[in-house]
Amino acid sequence: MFSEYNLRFTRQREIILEELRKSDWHPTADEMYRMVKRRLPNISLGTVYRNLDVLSDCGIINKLEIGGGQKRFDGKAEAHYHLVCTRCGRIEDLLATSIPFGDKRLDRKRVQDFKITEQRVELLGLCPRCNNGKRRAVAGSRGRRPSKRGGAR
Amino acid sequence: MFSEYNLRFTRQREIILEELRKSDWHPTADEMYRMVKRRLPNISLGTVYRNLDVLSDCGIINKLEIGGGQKRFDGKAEAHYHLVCTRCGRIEDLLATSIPFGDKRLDRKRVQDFKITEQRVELLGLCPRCNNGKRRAVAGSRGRRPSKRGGAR
DNA sequence: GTAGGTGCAAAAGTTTTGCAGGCTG
DNA sequence: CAGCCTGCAAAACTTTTGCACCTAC
Repeated sequence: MFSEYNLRFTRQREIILEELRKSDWHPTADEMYRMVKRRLPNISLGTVYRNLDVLSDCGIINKLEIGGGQKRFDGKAEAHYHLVCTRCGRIEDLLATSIPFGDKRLDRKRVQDFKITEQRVELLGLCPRCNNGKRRAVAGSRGRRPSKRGGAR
Repeated sequence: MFSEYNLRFTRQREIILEELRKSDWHPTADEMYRMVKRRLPNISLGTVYRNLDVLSDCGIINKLEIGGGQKRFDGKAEAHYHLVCTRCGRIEDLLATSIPFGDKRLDRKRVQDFKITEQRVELLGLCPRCNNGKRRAVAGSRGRRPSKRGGAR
């Protein structure tokens, strides 16, 4: 499971992934820490951060950067469609196959229960400059973010 | 201009908005600070943060929460469609009217120059629970984020 | 004149990291 | 048994805030 990504199997890593997948919402790193701590009382917050990072770098989980100061995590790597409540912060998944635009193929029930005021669409990939460069995407992991902090100028 | 939102006109606010609109990319708060400081050497970082917050709360500008530890700001409030380079962090606007899916009405030139590896769609609004509550969206400002930090449980 | 805005500095909150020791493959 | 991983704690960063003073309306 982990080995195909050159990750070692550790109890911490296993349980972090398990708890994330078990949860029915999109926890922050710190919520994950509290969840996992119930089963592994000695785990450290740093380990949780490191694992969530590694797992999302490998595409096993997904890191959400929506609303609020903290990032949230999604155990399902494929679902990149979300309903976000701007009042309570709740984030619901939409089926990845449904395109929530254009009135057709809507996941109507879910979407219509929400009162939607804003849409955001981000297409991520490589810009022409980066794509033409000699460097290629690192094998075995999806494109990484720029430098850990800061990002582009 | 500002008065319709019950905001006072100050030189700081004016110049922050001016510099943001003048810029051809999506600066972080700290980049804004450096840009504005060239014209108002005494301005403080806190003022920049406060104004970017107020302006985006009013919907005059747009706060982007994409890739990286820092939020970025967009002088055009309407454009919620972006091309994001995962390598260099560059963020380009897409025309708000173009729907970058389904092969039609694409902003083809722009989109095809990018090598897109991932799509993110977020629909923001009020979930059923929040929408049914007695409280309504605050008049004169678009829905606010939950509490400043933390967000939902 | 007053409420809102500003500058400064400290505080708060989140995420990363150095290090010494432990465990997986 | 080498190298990855962990726990701990400190550091690094980003964003918010209290306070005293200032200024737009």
